[in-house]
Amino acid sequence: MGNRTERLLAIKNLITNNKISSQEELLLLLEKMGLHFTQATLSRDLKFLKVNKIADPEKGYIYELPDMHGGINEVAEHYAAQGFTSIQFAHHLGVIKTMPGYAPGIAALIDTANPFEIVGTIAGDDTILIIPHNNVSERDVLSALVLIIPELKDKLT
Amino acid sequence: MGNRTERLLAIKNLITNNKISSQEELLLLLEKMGLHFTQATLSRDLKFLKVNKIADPEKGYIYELPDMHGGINEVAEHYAAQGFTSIQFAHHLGVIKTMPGYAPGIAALIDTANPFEIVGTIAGDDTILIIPHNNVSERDVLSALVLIIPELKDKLT
DNA sequence: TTCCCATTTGTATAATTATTCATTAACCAT
DNA sequence: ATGGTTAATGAATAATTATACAAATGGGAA
Repeated sequence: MGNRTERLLAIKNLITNNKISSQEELLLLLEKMGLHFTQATLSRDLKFLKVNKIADPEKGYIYELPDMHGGINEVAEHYAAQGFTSIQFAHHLGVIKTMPGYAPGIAALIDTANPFEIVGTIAGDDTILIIPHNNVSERDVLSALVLIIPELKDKLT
Repeated sequence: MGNRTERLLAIKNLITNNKISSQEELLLLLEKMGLHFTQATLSRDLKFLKVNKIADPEKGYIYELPDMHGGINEVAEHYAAQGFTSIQFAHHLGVIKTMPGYAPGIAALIDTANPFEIVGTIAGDDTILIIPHNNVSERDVLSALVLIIPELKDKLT
């Protein structure tokens, strides 16, 4: 259902952009966005998205998406952004063009992040085929890519 | 107290080497090792160590230490192991010798891992000063380093 | 059109974890 | 030796999360 996909995306965005310390708090934020469902459903969604609950000095605990930490990954992300040339969609599939030799590395980065929007990727030398999940729009895929490689934001406008 | 440090190290090692899905399960494993304390204390320890609880297809949920994922970090860890030459202790401080130019990168890797055994590091070009936490032995520091850079295990024997 | 199956979701509650409050112990200064 | 402070821990329970069970919905096949 489109509803579920919409909900999952909203959850990812809220967790990315806010420090949230409980499912109750997250439910309230989602309701403000017009999304209504129960704590049980949210618990299943967080499990599906493999969200972490981690200690935070400011709020006690906060939720985090997998691989949100900077550090070493920032190097890989920069490399990916450098090699990325363009993305287009055909028949709902995404086709990323890269500079020669960059495709495998960028595909590996996407695979490591394991976003629910993307079922899988196939990489050549300078091309990556992106296979979106059911009910996931082109815009959703682009959002997911920006979460993985923030520097792409400028290139996808 | 020595007890607390011992307990924290045991917790880290158990989580690193086992798939553990609840604090009750972890408590039982610790009791088998001769360490006895309550769930309340364990909860505080997991918070202190910033342990994640993450979804796992096999066990429902498992605990994970920060930065346990492979992927990109394995490259950095290999780089670090390659450049590491030796470690010695003086006045409880650890002094790591590296190949020229490697020290800053290795120190950054240690800092990113943020192990509770180590208060901080100071890196030159081919030397890293390791400042251990109170009540942390030289052996504890070596254990922490092996958790961060597993390939060091052979070099520290 | 009907039936079957799979998936999703809610309700209720079981399971699990986090924290308040109190106690104890260690350390340091006097 | 004593008193004060800080930290650690346990008991109890509050808070939070996960799931069993049932119901509803949608899709596909006959």
